[in-house]
Amino acid sequence: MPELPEVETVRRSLAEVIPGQTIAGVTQRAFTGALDSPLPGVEPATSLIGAGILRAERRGKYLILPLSTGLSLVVHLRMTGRLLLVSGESAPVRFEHLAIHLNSGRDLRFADQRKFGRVSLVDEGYLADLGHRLGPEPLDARLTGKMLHHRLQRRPGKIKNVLLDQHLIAGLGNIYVDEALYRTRIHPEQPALTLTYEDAARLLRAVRLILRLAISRQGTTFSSFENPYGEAGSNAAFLRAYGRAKGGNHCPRCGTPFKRLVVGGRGTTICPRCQVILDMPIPGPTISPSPDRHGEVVEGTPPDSRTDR
DNA sequence: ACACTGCCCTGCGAGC
DNA sequence: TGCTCGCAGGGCAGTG
Repeated sequence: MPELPEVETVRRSLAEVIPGQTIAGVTQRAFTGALDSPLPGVEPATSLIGAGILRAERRGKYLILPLSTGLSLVVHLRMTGRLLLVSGESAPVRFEHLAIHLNSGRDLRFADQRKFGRVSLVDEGYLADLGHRLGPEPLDARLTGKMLHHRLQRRPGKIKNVLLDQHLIAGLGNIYVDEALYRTRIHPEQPALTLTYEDAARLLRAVRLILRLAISRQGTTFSSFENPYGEAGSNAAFLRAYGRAKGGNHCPRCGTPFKRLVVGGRGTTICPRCQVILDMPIPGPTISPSPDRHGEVVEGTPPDSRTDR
């Protein structure tokens, strides 16, 4: 499932190759809905022809290709979408819906088993609106633990659902949210507004660590993710929690079997011993110590070392 | 403004 | 071997 690290992996590969190239043609296959445009009167397949590709950018899980025409191609891979760079003479890949022929003789192919992904031709206004709707980039240094804490304080919902909300923070999906909550020993159903400043700061540090490592490993290939050259990412072998409830895997910290929950309709993996829902902190100037959840980057710390309330 | 649910979509693995 | 069925989940619309 392409999340921020996977989209960033695709972006980096494309950024090496496609800027400066011109779109010579477009071939749509049976599922023509893969290429669309919200702009009235714009037929994307014909509008693309002759356009130069200026850059390869990313915002959250969206890949953005600004064009010389002033419009931009916005790609969302959703669950199973893939963008591939192949020779223009290659046969269609499996589940291919769209081929963008470049003047170099290469093709940018869009394939998607589940037809969830989209390639959209949009204008500046749409792009600005998208940027406005999405929350800050988790790897942007301007986002601080204090800001995240402030945002969480207005959210009574479960922390996992809130982290998946792209308006709060952009780019996180099911895999990396489970990993970050496991690392910080925060239960996915903990109400977001009960997290302390320390919790929020630790969570942000864990998210950044996990995302950076995943990017360095070219993303997580759990089922179908591939970079534009058809190569799998290597991060799946390093996941500690996500998907490990199956097969009787145990928490590497405390040896407790992982447990599968459904939170917000998403399959969720937790260690039922390390990740426990804590009571609401007592509001006001009471000098009760906030629960110390430990975790974070420290490995091998038994949960018994937690400071009980 | 926010939470929650259902929808889209189809290959795959489990179970019989 | 071959069938059925449920699972995977990001974003969005609709509802409360």
